[in-house]
Amino acid sequence: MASNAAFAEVASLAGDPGRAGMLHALMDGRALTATELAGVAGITPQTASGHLAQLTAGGLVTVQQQGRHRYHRLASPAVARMLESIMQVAAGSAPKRKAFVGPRDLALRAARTCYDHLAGHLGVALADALVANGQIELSGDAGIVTGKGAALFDRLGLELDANIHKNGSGKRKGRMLCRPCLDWSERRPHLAGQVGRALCRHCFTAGWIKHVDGTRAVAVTPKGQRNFREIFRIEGV
Amino acid sequence: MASNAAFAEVASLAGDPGRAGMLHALMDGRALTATELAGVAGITPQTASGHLAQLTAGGLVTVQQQGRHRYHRLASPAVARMLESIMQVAAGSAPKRKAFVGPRDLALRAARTCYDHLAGHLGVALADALVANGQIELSGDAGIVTGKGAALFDRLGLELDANIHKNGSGKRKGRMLCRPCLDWSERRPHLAGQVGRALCRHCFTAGWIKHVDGTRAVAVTPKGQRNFREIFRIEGV
DNA sequence: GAAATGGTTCGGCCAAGGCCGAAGCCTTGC
DNA sequence: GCAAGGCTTCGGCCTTGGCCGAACCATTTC
Repeated sequence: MASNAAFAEVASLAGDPGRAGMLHALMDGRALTATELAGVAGITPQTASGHLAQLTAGGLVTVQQQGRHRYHRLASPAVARMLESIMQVAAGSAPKRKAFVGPRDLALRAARTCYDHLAGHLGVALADALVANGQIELSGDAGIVTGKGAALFDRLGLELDANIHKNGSGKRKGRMLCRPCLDWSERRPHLAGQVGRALCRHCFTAGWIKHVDGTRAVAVTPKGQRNFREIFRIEGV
Repeated sequence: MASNAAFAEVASLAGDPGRAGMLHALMDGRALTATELAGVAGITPQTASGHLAQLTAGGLVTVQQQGRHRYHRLASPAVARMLESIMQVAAGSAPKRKAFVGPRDLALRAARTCYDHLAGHLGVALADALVANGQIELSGDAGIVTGKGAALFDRLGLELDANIHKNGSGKRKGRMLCRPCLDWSERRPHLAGQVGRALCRHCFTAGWIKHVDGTRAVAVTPKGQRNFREIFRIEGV
């Protein structure tokens, strides 16, 4: 089979601890330099450089030169979804040693970005709240935004494209759909897809949440607390 | 990060050519013996045995003893989705050498099973037809079955569960949703999720398609040709 | 019970590849 | 121009892990 070699190549690229750490760090969608990535992966810059060269050659990562820095980011949403799905399988297969979860892990479990949307306890709570308030409906396969939900998103000023792909001949207005994404820490779905992305962006721009240090973890601001409670009826996130 | 090691382990399990070949073969959802898998992966049985032990230990594969045979299958739909997503990235990153595609590749591109649903040219044509006939609507994130579609599936006798997860307190009738899955050979979406699964099953039980030899490739029977034309208005698959 | 067949375990060989120190390249800043 | 900092390339070390031959175990069949 022709595609088999490429498959193994991609998978093995993600299968090295050093590279896995770097990909993990890139999962929040931001662009990082080789040295930063070396730091999070616990390897020297020259080793990281080699790995990054492989990742870019394999099409998982793209680089962008800027001055004397080279910024690396995930090459596409497809790569992010792939990493997501691997994390899901990994989470399912390793329920071992809950022995010690460090503070960083705790922060990540509370709230984090997952490429372009929110995950962790906050992400799941948000999805739950939208379902409970009748603003979205979720099944295991997909989700749909209800009229109430569309109104809410409109009120918040989210830019959502309700267009649906039509076979040939142009587009047509249709229902807004969203993608559920099983959370590896909570084992419950959170919101991904265009709705998840738009919502996440809005939370940042509105100042409801902000990144912790330079990690994927996010913290809810007092303003966010208030708005999550008033708008979504979420308590104590 | 605690989960990082598990991530790398899972990814590297899929990253070996031998194991990748076996996983690839298991993608149609059937259970195969170690020797059969050794054959498709081009390795000796004892090597395959070792690999399979790793795969089961890693939670990607489950075994089922039956007489002197041990049947191996993918451990969960999550694993299948993971493999799917890796294939997608691999297909995107390796547009090299379209040089020579063997006859087996051609058959796979025409029609194949993808864990529990249909893919390849047939799968995409089916999805296109359903969209064109107004029976489903697809966006990049998700899909929805229209009233017309529900009527069709009902007429075909598909067992579909229209229940939607509600937050707490029981379930509620809702819209039937489905998951689009980007086809790695066609680069266009086909139908996955519960709708894709039910449709695929029906095609087999109704005798519209059948497996070629012992591969993932499927062939359309004359009866299938007729029904695809009459019911879905698909010509010449 | 002996032969056959599917499957696994053991041991040793070997290539692939990760790792880092040292050195070199390139851009920026003084 | 010179120094500093980000990054890569090179060379050599060393572990990891895939691979197969051979022997071993288990189930079925005659």
